[in-house]
Amino acid sequence: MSEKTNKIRVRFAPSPTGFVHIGSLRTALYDYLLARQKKGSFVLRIEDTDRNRFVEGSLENLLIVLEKVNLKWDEGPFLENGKIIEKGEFGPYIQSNRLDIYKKYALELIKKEKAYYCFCSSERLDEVRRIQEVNHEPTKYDGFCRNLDKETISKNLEKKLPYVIRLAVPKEGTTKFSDLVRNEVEFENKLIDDQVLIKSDGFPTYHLAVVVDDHLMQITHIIRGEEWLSSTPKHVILYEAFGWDNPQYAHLPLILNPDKSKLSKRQGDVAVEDYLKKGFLPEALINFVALLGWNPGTEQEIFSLDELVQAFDINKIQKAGAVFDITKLEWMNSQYIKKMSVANLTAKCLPYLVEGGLVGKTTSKEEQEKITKIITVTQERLKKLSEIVDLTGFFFQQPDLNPDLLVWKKSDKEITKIRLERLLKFYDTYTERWTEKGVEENTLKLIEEEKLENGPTLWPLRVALSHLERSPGPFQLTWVLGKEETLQRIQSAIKSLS
RNA sequence: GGCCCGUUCGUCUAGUGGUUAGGACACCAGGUUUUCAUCCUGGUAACAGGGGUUCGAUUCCCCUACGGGCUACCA
Repeated sequence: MSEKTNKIRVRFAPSPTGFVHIGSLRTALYDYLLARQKKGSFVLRIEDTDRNRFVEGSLENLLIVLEKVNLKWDEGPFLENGKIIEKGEFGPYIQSNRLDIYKKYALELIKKEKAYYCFCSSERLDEVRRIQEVNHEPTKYDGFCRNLDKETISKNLEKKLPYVIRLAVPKEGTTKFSDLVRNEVEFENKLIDDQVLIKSDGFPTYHLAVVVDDHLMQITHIIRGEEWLSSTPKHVILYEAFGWDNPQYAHLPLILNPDKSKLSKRQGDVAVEDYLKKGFLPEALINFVALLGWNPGTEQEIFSLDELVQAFDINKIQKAGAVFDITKLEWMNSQYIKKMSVANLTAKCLPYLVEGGLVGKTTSKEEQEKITKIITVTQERLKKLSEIVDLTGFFFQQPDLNPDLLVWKKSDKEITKIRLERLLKFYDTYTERWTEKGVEENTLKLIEEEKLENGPTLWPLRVALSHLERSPGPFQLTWVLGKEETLQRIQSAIKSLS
């Protein structure tokens, strides 16, 4: 075993059962923040002791997602050239590669009489539970195998009867522990189940594996969801059975659906991948999730990762669950989008435009310029990247025009047509450079001089160029479209009026 | 059912034994504007209820209610 350090060591220990849950993202974030702030280590450990729930490819996916959101870990599995390799002196970091370790420690517990073999069939266990339920008793193992004599045990073992190893929980007294979020928590031992430590397939349960690994890996702080709070006494008992010191616990409040139940699929997306796919920026997602259940006590709401590292305080974690409010996430995401450079935003939007069939995989220089302009005039309207397709489709392909839409609310068809014809002629003979500001100033001057009025002139212009009820302003459109396209679109709008 | 945890605007939250209970999102109104969005200004809106303790409780204690989690050879 490595020498004991005083360094803070935290671990993120997900199960590779599919996607990365939003709640896991926050747990990983808090782990990361604590480790970085205290100059400690952030360990990634994979808890794959349930072979039935393992999903092919989910480990790779997990590593990719963590990388995308920029939470860098110091030890654990890493993806290099498509292959998973482990780094760090406390490995292996994938629990299925540590089976012999758990077995050894389980046997040690048996020797100390802190654990015992159990040969009960699942049928018997079901029956016991059924009776307990009928009698309104707490459902737990009845201790049938707890005092089996040595002879029976070795005979059963020889006969290769299937068995599990159970923790011998003290029958009296209480188990208490201190939690960084919830302070002192206490449980009565007689209500704690004789937890299975080693399953009949030889794999450890979470409870054994987590305790052994956290100890061996010298984890100092366990940050995890509140759903683990009621299993913690079992872990405390295990630490005591081994004669080890407990780490510090911090049980995070749950992230909730709008109806306050534990955040789940069904009521919206829970996978980090899904949010990323929709065009929520990793920085925004991190920022948002950081503030679910924690805040620094100041009025600052926008934080970079580094700022979070500075501001984080594990003692300020909230006790109550937090509803995941997608609307606020969208607002926050839009704040990040507004701060991006156009070049960066364009690069991020391009894949969506390609996927939406608006632009091809390869683009000419002219197309690129046009796309840049489109992004420029759309940036402030964007809440998430995926919206770019709906918001900008008309630049590429005009939807059908409803001629009535061309007419401003306080105008009529006749005037509309005259105004458009005037603009057509004006732009046709326009000789100055075709810039947004220039066209705007000159057009407004024309309107002023000829008393055309803004509403009856500019509304039809904008609709002629966009065919939409809502769109960027007319001079943003003339700028993006360029002179030729502008003339064409005005012309065809005039045609639709006759 | 049992055990555990929780409860400040609709949502995320700040806050204190004496505050006009603060901010943000959302919402509403006004301004800017040709539309929408942005932006600016303003507004509505909360201490779950009941008992204590106290000169005084949103704040401390108890009870109730409500919500949630756990109750597997899943994590």
